[in-house]
Amino acid sequence: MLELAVLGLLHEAPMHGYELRKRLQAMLGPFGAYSCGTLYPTLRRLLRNGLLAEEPGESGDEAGNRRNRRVYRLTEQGRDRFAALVGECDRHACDDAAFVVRLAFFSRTPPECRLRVLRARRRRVEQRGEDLRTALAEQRFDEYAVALHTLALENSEREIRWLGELIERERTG
Amino acid sequence: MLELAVLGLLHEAPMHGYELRKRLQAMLGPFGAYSCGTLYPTLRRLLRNGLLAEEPGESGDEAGNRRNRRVYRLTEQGRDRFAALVGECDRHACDDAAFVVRLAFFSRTPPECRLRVLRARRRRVEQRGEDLRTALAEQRFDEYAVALHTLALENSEREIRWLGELIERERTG
DNA sequence: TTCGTCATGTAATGGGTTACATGATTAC
DNA sequence: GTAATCATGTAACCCATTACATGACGAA
Repeated sequence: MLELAVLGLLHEAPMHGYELRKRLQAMLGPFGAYSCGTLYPTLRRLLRNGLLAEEPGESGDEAGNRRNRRVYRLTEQGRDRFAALVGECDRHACDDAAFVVRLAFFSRTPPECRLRVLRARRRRVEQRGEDLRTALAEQRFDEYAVALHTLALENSEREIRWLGELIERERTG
Repeated sequence: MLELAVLGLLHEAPMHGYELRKRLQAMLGPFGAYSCGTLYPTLRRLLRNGLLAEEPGESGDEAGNRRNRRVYRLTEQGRDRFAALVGECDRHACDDAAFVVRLAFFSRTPPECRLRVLRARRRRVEQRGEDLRTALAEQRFDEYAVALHTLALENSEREIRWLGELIERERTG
């Protein structure tokens, strides 16, 4: 999750950790609100694994920028990894949070990939909707459980329509 | 989360782990789908801490029930703990998953507690809605990010109305 | 000079997962 | 007898959090 988001953001331009954190939060709202204790170790790990590289500049006394920052950029390997991650369609990749992050970087995703991801998500939400419907029909819930399931079912149906529009827009260009 | 759900289910009747797991899944859908590796150690922990007790029966050769099950029941301490947990209103208690579980056990929650929880959740969702609105207004998002934020905003507004109805129903009885 | 925010990091902990192992019971 | 499901558990790991520590820099 965080890995995908970091690679996605660095796809545009090199950045340091703190800025990544703010951009993430602005871009993904609560889905992208990672704490320092998560972000920084992740960056070091990606660096170790060769997906990121550290920009050398910054410590020189060039125009005002000699803060003690570490500026990271994406390597070729990192670019490949991003391409692989963003196109995944397995169960995990269709979770709420994971799907949101994928969608946020859709403009850097090849079109056929986008369609696959959208359709996989739709199947997932449809399944959830069916489960909710049968639960409502079979179980004898109290009023609160009924209210809960009803809201969730409406949300599912709304998202399915929303996905349908996105898919249609993809297909017509 | 799981702790609350377990205490809530055992509030009704003693049960063994496997049954708890199925009931959880039926009751809470994906929110209650805990794996064995989570559930069983949690039960042992609650037992150690005195919130649960093991029913002695079951190993005797009474009417067909001599499986190697461990049947748990709620102790007084466990009852108190459940009452404390279910009424919590802090940040965590208003998370999607946590709120769903609380609501699922609302029939075992005192009325004034229910109102507090519902209102806290509404404040939380309202805040989220505002954040989404300002993000949509300020940021220059690509079409996918706009679609994402729009759906999330509509969901927030729907849930706020839904919460309003529940709150009204509570107040009028 | 002090305060806020920028900036990076560590340590302990939490709360869950997967994969695996084991064995009893039921249904065919 | 064999397969499915019931039933419990362990070990290793993952991804995140909180709380804390440190220090540079800019503005009041």
